[in-house]
Amino acid sequence: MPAEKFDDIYRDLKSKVEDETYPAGTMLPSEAQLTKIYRCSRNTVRRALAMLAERGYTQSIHGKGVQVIYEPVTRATFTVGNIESFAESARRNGIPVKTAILKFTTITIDEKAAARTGFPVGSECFYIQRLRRLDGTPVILDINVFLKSEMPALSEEIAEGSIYKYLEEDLKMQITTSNRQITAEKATPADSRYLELHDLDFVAVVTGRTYNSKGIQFEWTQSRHRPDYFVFYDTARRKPV
Amino acid sequence: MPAEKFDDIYRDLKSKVEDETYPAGTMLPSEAQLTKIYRCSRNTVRRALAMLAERGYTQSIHGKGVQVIYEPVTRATFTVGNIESFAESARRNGIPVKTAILKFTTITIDEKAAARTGFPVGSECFYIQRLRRLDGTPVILDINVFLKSEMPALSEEIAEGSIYKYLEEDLKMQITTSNRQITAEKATPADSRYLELHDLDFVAVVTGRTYNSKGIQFEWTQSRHRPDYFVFYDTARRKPV
DNA sequence: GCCGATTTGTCCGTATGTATC
DNA sequence: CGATACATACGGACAAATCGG
Repeated sequence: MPAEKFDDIYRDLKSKVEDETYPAGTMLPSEAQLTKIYRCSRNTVRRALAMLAERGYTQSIHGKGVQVIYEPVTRATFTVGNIESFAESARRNGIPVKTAILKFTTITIDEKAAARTGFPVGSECFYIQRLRRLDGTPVILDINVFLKSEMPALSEEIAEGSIYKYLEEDLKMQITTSNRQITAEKATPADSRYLELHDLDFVAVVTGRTYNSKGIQFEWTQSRHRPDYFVFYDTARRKPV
Repeated sequence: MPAEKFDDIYRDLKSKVEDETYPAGTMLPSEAQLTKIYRCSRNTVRRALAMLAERGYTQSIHGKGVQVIYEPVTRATFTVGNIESFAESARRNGIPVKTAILKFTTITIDEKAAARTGFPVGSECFYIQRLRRLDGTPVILDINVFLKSEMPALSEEIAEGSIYKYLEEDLKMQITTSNRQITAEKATPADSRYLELHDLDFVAVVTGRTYNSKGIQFEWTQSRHRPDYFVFYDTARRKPV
């Protein structure tokens, strides 16, 4: 990866917003100034600014400038936002993580499963259930269905760590898009037992399909979260419907 | 609105994906072909394609083409995805909607409220609680705090309909960015009573701040949803961290 | 209220790199 | 290897919004 210019600029500006070099409420330097700072064309600056705005860090105001609207997050919780695996997110937060495998089998997709997961009928898949613990506390019950043809050698040992890391680093698979749904659901007996819900009887559920750079949907996943450890962040912009 | 080119192209492609003129799994015409179809530059086509990908309709595959990955949604639920007011969303789904005002007062922001809502200490605000019914069923308990200086004439009559419609059409305010958090929480007594939760005892909560085109945060809002009527859709892309 | 400077928004044409087939 | 397709980057032109004088 050669490190693209727009991405460097984006990351630099993002860090300067996060560490409050550019505090919330203030204006970033103008596009013209930024082209001088980063020695690049205005289009490249604009691309970095578009990414900041997309992710809720800034807001461009026509004729005025680019305003910082980012507010640092205070809650000490496990956040879901980008496509980020559990292991990655935990490491980023500096929290020790442990994964227990509850089930590891192969299945063949029937019609009902096809409608649910998006895999074609007859596909051979791995079916994996895992319990993720954060600093000892069980927080997510993970159900993954992976398309076997994309990763024939997946094993329990790999599943104990980060499957995403295996796919990207060892198989050189490039993970790109993910469509997800978030719902709140009544806890199942399995939820209660594994997540140690006690008096709580509901979970936050993230269900999604993931695609790789070949355009193949290789994963269907459902993560059932302990509600007291779940926050999902989102930024929306109104104009382009 | 002059109808920008990239937006026209985006909407046209989006509708052709939704009505399966370009079915899921197939490739869109190449960028070069699209420049001929829409008689515009490649940059403009690429901007429309970037919007499609951002919203989960397509995925670009380097050296191959742009693949359609959109799957039409079948579930008949109330969806949250863009900045869309309750009234707008309901109308879009063709469902009759009724709003009851539970509380309508003005408050002055103290330190505690400032930390929570993001408004400066001392701001004069409207505090509104509303119960939204979909086809007779209570589905959302809405709490809004609006900055009074941005909408001095807001009234109960307006709040019974769509406040967003009032802000945009009458006050010509342009609503742009919104940062939101989604959590699942134990139901409060008020939740249970108003949302008629019966045996359910939890709600899906969407909390957020909304900004207008002047860069002013004019709203803090919390929507407490009946879980059986709540789905949140999201698309994430991995590459740009 | 108007004018001019500044700033963001839209669009174009072109060049070069890189992945796929 | 060549043709095709997407990715990055540059520079320029004009429009539209904001703000100060």
